[in-house]
Amino acid sequence: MTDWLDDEEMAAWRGLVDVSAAVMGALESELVAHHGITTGDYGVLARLSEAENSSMRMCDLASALHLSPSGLTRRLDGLVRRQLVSREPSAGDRRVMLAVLTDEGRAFLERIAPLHLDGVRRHFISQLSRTQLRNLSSAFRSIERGFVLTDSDD
Amino acid sequence: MTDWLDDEEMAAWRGLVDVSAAVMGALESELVAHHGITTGDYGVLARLSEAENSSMRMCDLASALHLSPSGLTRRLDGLVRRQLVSREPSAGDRRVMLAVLTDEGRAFLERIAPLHLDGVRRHFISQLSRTQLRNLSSAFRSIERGFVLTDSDD
DNA sequence: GCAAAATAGTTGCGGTTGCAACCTTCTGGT
DNA sequence: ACCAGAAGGTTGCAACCGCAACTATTTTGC
Repeated sequence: MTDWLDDEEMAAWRGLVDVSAAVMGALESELVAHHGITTGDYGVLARLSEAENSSMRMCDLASALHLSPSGLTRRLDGLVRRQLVSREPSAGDRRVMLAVLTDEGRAFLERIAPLHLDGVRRHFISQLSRTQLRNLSSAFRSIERGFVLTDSDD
Repeated sequence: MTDWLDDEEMAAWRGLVDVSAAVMGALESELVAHHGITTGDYGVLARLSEAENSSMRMCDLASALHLSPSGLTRRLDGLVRRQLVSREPSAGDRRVMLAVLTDEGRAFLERIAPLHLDGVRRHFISQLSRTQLRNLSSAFRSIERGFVLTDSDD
């Protein structure tokens, strides 16, 4: 029978939960207060800006953002209404809809990205030494590796 | 002018976002599928079980769970309806409402805790060496320290 | 070739969350 | 003692999210 987590295990687990909530919450507040955009919307713009032709298929974008298909559809509705993103049918596959970053969207992103990056540095990166940063990445990679090998769980 | 994150910084940042989403999502799915309870409800029961007299003030519980006051009120409504938790006025301060774990609540928690702990081990802890676990805790502590020192941001 | 299954996306619906407004109770300054 | 302000909790409201159901297109099996 599985027993309780020991102190080190508990500290790491609670740390993950608390730190991710605190950092993401702080970034959300700052982004909303200063530029009236949520981190969810920011994430869409940022991902599209990194993609080939500033466009991605809806399903790929959804999984990159940890969002359900319906969630992304509604989120994109808002961004399209604000003319930051446009929808375009794909040439090769008529099922797919491409989300495309508009010129206004790119301009907007480039205007607000510095604030967001500053927040990531201030709340997260600048609190860590280079060694800690590398250790953190290594630990995260180990965990992600565990997921791709055992994604047939229920 | 703040410029982009370098590769190591980006890996650590994306790692935090992706790992916390993946681990918490997996635990949520397993808990709902096997026992019909969300991680939010589980968190309430777990926190109460660790507290003095199995009870906590609403506001303390809310901040421990990263939840707004109204969010906790509604969440508690469901748990009270299922008789896993009860509300009791505090003796000393008549503004305060205490959330108290009932006997049924404790029994239920003790029945489902092994599954949840197993999930935490399987998806998170067992993927890491003891050294990685300690490094992770140390990094998280550094980040939390940065928050308590600068919580007067906007 | 064509029917069955898989894939992409949208919509209806219910549940969850946070913010603002509100009421009650406590605390502190005078 | 009293009044202003802070603190604890709940409710109305709107936004968000995921699941299930549905349509449309593509791929697969025979």
